[in-house]
Amino acid sequence: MVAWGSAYGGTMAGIRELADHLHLSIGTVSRALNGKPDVNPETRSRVLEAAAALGYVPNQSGRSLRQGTTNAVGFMIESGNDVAGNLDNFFLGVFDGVQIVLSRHHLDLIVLPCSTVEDPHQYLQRMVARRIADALIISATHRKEPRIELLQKAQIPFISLGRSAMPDDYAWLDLDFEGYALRSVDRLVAKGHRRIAVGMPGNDINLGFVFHDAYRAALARHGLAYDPQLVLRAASSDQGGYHIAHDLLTLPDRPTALILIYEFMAVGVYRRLQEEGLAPGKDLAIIGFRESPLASFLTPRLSCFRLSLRDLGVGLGESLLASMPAFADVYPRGIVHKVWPMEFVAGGSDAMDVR
Amino acid sequence: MVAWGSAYGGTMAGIRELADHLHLSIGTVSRALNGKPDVNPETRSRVLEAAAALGYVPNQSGRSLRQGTTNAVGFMIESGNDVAGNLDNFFLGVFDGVQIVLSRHHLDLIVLPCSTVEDPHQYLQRMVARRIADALIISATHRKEPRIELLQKAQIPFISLGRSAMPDDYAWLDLDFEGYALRSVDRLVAKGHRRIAVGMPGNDINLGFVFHDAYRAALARHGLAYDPQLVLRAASSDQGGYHIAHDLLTLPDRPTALILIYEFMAVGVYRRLQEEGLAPGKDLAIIGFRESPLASFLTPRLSCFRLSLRDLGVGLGESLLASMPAFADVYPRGIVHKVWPMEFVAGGSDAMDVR
DNA sequence: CTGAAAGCGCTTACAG
DNA sequence: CTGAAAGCGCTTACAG
Repeated sequence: MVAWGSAYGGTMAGIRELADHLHLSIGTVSRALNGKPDVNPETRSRVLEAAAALGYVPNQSGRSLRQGTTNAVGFMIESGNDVAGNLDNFFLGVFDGVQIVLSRHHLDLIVLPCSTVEDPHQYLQRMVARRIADALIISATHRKEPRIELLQKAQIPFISLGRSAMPDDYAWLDLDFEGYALRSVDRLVAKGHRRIAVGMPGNDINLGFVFHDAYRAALARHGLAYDPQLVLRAASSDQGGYHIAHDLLTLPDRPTALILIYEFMAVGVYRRLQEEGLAPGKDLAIIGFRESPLASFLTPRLSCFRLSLRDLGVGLGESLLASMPAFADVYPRGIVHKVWPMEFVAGGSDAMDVR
Repeated sequence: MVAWGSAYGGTMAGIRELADHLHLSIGTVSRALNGKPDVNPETRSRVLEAAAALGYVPNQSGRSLRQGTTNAVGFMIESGNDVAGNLDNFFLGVFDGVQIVLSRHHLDLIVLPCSTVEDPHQYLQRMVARRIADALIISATHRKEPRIELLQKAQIPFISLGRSAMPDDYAWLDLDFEGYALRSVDRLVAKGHRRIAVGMPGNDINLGFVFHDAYRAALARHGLAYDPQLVLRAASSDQGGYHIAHDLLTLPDRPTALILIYEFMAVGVYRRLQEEGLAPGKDLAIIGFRESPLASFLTPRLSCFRLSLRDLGVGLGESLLASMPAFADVYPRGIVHKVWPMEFVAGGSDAMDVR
């Protein structure tokens, strides 16, 4: 294995070389560099200058070992699950927001992709054991989510992008799946729809349950019966959407509206409808989920909900810092539980009126 | 800042505790754990068992400091650039392949997203200085790419996903943009097209130049004149595609074919054509670039080229390891320069014949 | 205000 | 085969 430090061609020195060069002790150099008080201002500026000139940057392993701190935040994503097709630029936008917050405090964001072939819980356990980050963000939370227990036990500050069905004593941020279901049903009912189907994943991802329960509650509010047949389950992909549309078309007393939990599904729904000579927004009202480039290039445009990924990332970053003892005073929010609002964007896909 | 080690509720011990518990020295425990020879088999199994029981995992900072090794590979991506819309699941697929290779050697993949607000070169410099990984993968390479010089100077093993216009003394893997341009032009010419436009980014990303030069060479091979007006530049997004189509429609002696460097652009092209009552594949032949879910849900289907992201990731991982002294014997490939092949997938978008 | 020393958790020559 | 000791590069009480 290559030892970078020594192999760095002399351009990258350790604190020892820096101290020798300045005829100072490494302790003083360290204090000067880290902005500690009790350092002669003149000494400090000499140190800072020399550090810049020599390209000195402290070795993170040395710091980490001594301080028990990595100055990094980890963001675990799953690179190979069901949701993959949907991840698209979702996470890239969120990362950007998180980094805006972290950079204020000289923390780096490290993304930890859990591959298809590895169990998420085991993967996280390994990352925790490696002490790769001071705090963690997890996503794609399931109803029963052992990773939450793992992180609590390990006493690592963390926040979850997504709730679970577990005791609510951890920090989370989640998209407003209730609001999505409620407002979508309201809108469709107002247009006369009585048979409203939903398309959602068949797995244990928590958001499916939140969405389903809110959908059911919304129906009840309008005095509509809940029909299990109208809950169509498939993979969170365009393929899944295709299957959902296929199943929908075979239902007796065919539904006139469909609410999808992933906008990607809409692509397959459109395709299947077109195969039957049916038109989205005319023969079936469709509401997608999140506004993405996708929404605007489907014809008719997909009705969906808008949110700023960057703002979501900022919220996530700030809420995480609030749970870290070292930053809690700067972000005094306590344990954050926040449902992230979204704004409706009307397209033609649910324009039909069946009154 | 929280010290995980001590706060780990006693469940996660250090090597000291493990050694005490076994009445062994930490040296012996370390050797047993690391599979060194000269350890009594019985002792080794006792150590391994106890480690598993106590949930012991070596502190990575301690190891790194001692060994000068992190056992991690960093993959730098840009979370906010022009290409963002196009990144979609591209990188997620590639990560998966890279991890398959790395996991064989107990190396972890750490993704380093460079945010919109940070200069990529400075960002990489910081990551290098932190010694966050033993080797690095960079992407989105420009024609002039200072990051390559930085990594060479720092003597860090690395591979670039994408070439540059710099001296070719570093390892790279790149998609076959020449083959893409050549085969696309060949195909269109065979169908009678004489005015073939290209849509590409206006920035300094290297792939645009490779593509452009190959396009020009392909035209020459067919005795067709190169017309700078047919090189349409715009952002690598659906919006960019829209602008490209718009510009194309205003050209005198309108081109009959268009080759796009990003498949995402096709969405905007389709939209703009439809606005004019023109049909893709009938009034304008279009070839996208990479096959993605997008290709199949455009109507008509987008003609494009297929590649396995996972295989690409595997190739990337193995080529990187070949450049790392510690693994070069396992992957004896030397410095890899590899153009990644792609397979044509015919759609309806370039079906028209103008002979 | 500065220096000398301890120690973070490991691995690895070196003795025995 | 095992133990004792050095040392990786830092930070931080503790003296002075």
